[in-house]
Amino acid sequence: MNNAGKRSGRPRAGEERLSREAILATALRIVDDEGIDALTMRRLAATLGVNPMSLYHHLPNKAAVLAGLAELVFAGLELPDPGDAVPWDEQLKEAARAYRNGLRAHPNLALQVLSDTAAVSDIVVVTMEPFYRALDRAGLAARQIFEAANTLIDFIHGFSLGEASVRAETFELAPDLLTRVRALPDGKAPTLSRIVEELGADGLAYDFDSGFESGLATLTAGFAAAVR
Amino acid sequence: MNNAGKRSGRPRAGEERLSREAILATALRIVDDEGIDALTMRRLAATLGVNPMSLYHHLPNKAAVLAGLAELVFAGLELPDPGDAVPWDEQLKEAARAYRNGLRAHPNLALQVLSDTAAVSDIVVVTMEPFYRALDRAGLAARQIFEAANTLIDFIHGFSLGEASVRAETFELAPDLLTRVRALPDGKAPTLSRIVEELGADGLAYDFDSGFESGLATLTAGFAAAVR
DNA sequence: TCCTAAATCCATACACCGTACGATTAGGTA
DNA sequence: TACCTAATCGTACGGTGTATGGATTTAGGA
Repeated sequence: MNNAGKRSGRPRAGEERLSREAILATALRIVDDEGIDALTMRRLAATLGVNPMSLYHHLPNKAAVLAGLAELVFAGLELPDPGDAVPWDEQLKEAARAYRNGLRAHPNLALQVLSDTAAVSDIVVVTMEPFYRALDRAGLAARQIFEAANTLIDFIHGFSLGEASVRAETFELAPDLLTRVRALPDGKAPTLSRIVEELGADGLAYDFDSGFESGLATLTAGFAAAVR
Repeated sequence: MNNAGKRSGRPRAGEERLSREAILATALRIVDDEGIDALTMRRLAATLGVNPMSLYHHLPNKAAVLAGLAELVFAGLELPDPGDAVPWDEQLKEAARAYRNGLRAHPNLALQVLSDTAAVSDIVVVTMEPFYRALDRAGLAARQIFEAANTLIDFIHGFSLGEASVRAETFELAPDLLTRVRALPDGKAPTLSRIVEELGADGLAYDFDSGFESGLATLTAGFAAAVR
């Protein structure tokens, strides 16, 4: 039973081949490279050069692997805080951009991450401080800060979900939208029709970056209005 | 081979047991009752009293079943349009509430629905007219209407995702948040700590309805600010 | 030094999954 | 009648997550 190189039994101290961290790191690579469906326990074990069942010594089941990945994504997320050097709304936007970018770093995990309640509420506690700081500087009351931060987070989540879903399928919005709106029965959507015709294919070209900025501008304006 | 009752081969006229619609309706019931994981082709077939392979005559594969469900959820969605009888912002809010409610009707499908690009862009074209109408009345330019509607949709999506995820796990935010924030090392999140202490457990009690309204208020205020 | 307990990994096996392939039966049309 | 097509079913294959239990090796105390 001399499986060349393979060793069985308890490893020497500090020589474990497997660890929760190593497993999760490899899982993250697989998901990033080949998508969430490519992540199976067998595949994961094979990539680590190990028997599938060995994984279960470090993680109770596959759900734990996925939860660990969500945790990992959030852990690699640090919101910058330019602090009082810039206006509060710029401070808020800067933190929001960083949050979006953190989610974008692993698009194949977006769905998993955003629907992982534990991970999300973790980040609310641990990482969102710059949000609260900025909203505090804006002059909002405690309750308002809390609600404003939630609103901002929900926007970023919704935006990121759309961004991740689309990236996974590479579609073209503009031309599609134009032809589809034109195909609608007359009077079905008059305002949309007018807008679409007014903008034309060029004007409709959607850009995620400017869409995100537009959302941030709306939200900060809305927060500012709540101060008065 | 006399499987009592079961018959093979083409059914007699008017005796078809299956149709795309019947399959999807049953699938929706399973998902609503027992969650998305309970939906398997075998389970679906069994519930319909049919051989698993029969499903494939009406739908090409399981992905098509899921896409069909997303489609179905959106199909049962009609945004009300109170029209010029109310201020534009109330018109917008009313449509947004209806959209949220439509998504809430099938929480176990939220993730599937929100990440189905085709279904989402369908609804943008077909059902969002009240959004565009209201934003038009507010006095926004074509491009602004387009962007504002997207921002609003992203917010609703993010909010609904959170709402659906939480409902699936029934958690308690408030007490948890209080103890967790207190457990943080000193100075780690000063603003959050201050807010949490100021609000107390009662003040922190989170209510989805008022959270949603708060978001709507912020967004409409933000849109209004863009007019000037 | 010896012995026991714990740690780590592995082999086997099971139930379930989606679905490819082909057979079976009835309707519709020529 | 003969044929084609629609709808359903039976069987089977490769893949999945993971329960169980055993093999091997080290750590640590007596």
